[in-house]
Amino acid sequence: MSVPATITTAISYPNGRPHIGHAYETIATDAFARALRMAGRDVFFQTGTDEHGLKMAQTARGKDMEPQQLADEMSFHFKEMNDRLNISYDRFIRTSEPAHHHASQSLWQAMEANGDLYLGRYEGWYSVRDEAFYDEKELVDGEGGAKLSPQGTPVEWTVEESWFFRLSKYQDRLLTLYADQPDFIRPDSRRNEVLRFVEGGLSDLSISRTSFDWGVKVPGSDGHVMYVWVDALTNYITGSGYPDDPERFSRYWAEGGDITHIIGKDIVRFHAVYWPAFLMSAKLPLPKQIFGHGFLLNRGEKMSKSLGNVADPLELAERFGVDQLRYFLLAEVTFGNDGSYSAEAIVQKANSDLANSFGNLAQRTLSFIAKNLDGRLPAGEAVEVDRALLADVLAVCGTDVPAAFDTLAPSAAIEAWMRAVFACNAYIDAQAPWALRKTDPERMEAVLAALYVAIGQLTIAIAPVIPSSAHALLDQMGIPADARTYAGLGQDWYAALQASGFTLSPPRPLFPRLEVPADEA
RNA sequence: GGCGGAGUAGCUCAGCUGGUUAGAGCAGCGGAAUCAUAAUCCGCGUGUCGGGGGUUCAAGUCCCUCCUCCGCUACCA
Repeated sequence: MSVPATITTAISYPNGRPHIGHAYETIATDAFARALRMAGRDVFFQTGTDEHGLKMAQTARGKDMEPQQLADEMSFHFKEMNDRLNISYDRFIRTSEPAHHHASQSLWQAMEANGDLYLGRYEGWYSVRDEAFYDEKELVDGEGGAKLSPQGTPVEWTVEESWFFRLSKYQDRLLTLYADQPDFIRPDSRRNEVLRFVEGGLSDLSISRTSFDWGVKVPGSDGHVMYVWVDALTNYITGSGYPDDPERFSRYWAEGGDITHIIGKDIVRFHAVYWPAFLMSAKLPLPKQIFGHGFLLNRGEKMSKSLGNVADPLELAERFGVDQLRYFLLAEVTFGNDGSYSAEAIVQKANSDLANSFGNLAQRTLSFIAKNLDGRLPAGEAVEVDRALLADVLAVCGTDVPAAFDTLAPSAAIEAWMRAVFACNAYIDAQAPWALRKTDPERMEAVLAALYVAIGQLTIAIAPVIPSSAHALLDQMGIPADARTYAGLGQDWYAALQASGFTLSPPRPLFPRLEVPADEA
């Protein structure tokens, strides 16, 4: 009875190596996917690379390579990053895959069958860098009388025969969609922008190119390849089984299904306007939600190659730890807003939350049990304060945290979680089992037992954020796999574990205290 | 230019449809404790809630205006 859920990142354009922004989106989506699985959902989580288009072809030519060769090489870096960051994707899709070409062509033909495609002519000033046409009026003068796009990139006069998609026809249906499904676009600020854009009227969209051939061939129209966005957006349904696996497709891309696209705020329009219009045209189900997250800033500055402040996610993971990096990004940045990172901020957050508050709570409790009970799980009747603590922790871990993940608010999930961690530290200090050891060993055991349960629940609850550390601790604590869900964490796994005669071995600190690198202090 | 968002403690931010002495985390200061990764716990904030004006018995919370920052969009032909 597990309800399917499909969640995706945008596919990355691999004409350069992955940077921290790619890692951020993937990490966030991974946490959501893991939380969904822990809620008992049948999850399909897809990420991948978007490999077609003129920019890839040109980059390849500049390196004296075939586009496919460049795509193979660069895509590998993205996949490697995901693996290194412990991303639990079910499918890493590449748009150069034959299956994807086939899906894109099927979608094309479905739109064509609906009468939404027509052959026209596109001419104008084209910027390769922006992959966009501009009006004469929009151009600015560069040095030496050169024409430049409003973004300052070079443009050249281009005339192309082009296929067009009747986007204009879908204005009303899109507006109806946004009205009927207020959460279709989140956060609200992005929704408003899209609303205004669509209300302002839609022009038909040029969706094929003849100036290069690195792309998906337009069926029955020699010389045309699809506009990269048609092909790129299609990746979502390719992975869900379109068009040749109807059984799979009806599971992961069903009408009214739970389909979420996590994307950057810069590509909201493609996802919230073009994509649903394509799907409507092809008479296919629509996603449930498009979430446009913010950008990461380096110490408040926009990252750019020219500034040389583009962070390599693997280097950060290497220096601070994968889970520390994941935790920082999800805790510190309100999902949907821009966020800032720096070495000091990562170190400070990881130390105060993970090492000092949570890691130390586990360490002080478990090592106390290992030392004073020889690792035997404590027994003892819970009294009022113990029950109060456990009720508190359970409410946070079993209800608040999953609810926050459900609304794609990881920082809120972590905030709630930290409150429960604080409550446990306050509890252990107030109960002082180290004092009870001499005066009331029975009471001491009851306190330790409550803490053991609480720590187990806390660890399960935070697992989507810091999967590797969490599972290592759960293994250490002997907590069985079936307890590691949002429903299971509240079950009485403790009694069974105790009855099994499980013995706790002396623990080692989970999160080392990090130092601020001298060169960045 | 239009539309929208933001400007709250040193830092990062909560504050829903206006209502008791404006909150949290981090940092800082003081104390306690010593089981633990010198980690933890307790206590401590006279903040012009961007400036000004207004509505109201009452405004961070509504209205007007100005300043600053950001996003989307348009145009200057």
